Amino acid sequence: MMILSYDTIIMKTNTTLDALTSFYKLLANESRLSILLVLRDGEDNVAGICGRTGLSQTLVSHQLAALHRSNVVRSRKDGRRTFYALADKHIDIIVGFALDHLAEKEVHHE
Amino acid sequence: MMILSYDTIIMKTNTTLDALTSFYKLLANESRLSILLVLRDGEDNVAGICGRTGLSQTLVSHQLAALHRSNVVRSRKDGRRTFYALADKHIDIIVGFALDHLAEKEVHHE
DNA sequence: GTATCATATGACAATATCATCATGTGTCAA
DNA sequence: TTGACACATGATGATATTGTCATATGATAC
Repeated sequence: MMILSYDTIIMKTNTTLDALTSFYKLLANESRLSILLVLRDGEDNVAGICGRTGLSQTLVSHQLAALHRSNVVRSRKDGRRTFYALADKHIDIIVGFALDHLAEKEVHHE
Repeated sequence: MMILSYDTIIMKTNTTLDALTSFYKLLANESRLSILLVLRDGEDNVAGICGRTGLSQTLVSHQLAALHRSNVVRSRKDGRRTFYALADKHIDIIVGFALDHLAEKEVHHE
């Protein structure tokens, strides 16, 4: 991983900071994160995701739409069902890394 | 990195999802992210951070306080100055990884 | 066709988050 | 010991986000 300085990051695209913020905003919600964690175990359809997360159908659809708009998940239609999956391995790794980070904190602090 | 299933994650501590959400919420703000990106280049005091980010002193103090409460940054007093730094290498890596993720998206999509 | 299933979407009230203003606290210099 | 400097903090209005309700769409079964 190349380490760019803050100035470089900001100069380069001029929208990177904004994009990064938007990306994290997507992860910064219990419902969406719940959905993403479920999808880490593999593709699933809306009803399945509802079942596993305990969230309402409407909410799941709304949040999946948000995640899809930002290319965090991809969708595939099969008859009247829609199957969703993580868009790429990165998402998986990013979430996994944060989980590790928290697990370690748990050990180090209180 | 160990990959835990959603059910395991939720069962285990019952607060992990919450902790993960809180963690991402901290990153999901342009001002805070701006500060964290500056701190990736190394320790700095409040005035320095204000200068490099262009944010007001009050805002920077508020956001640093939030980041500090959650152990994302650590602080060190020197006279009437307070120096802040990333709490650990994890934060650095997590932010770096997300940046890489976005950079790759840029290439793949439009 | 029509009923039903699976999902999507618009509108909205409740709540949360943001950035600012005004001001407080602690430190150093004269 | 007074004033300026560096930073912290409480309160507040503006704005954004959240989850829900009602309803729409599209596919399958009958």
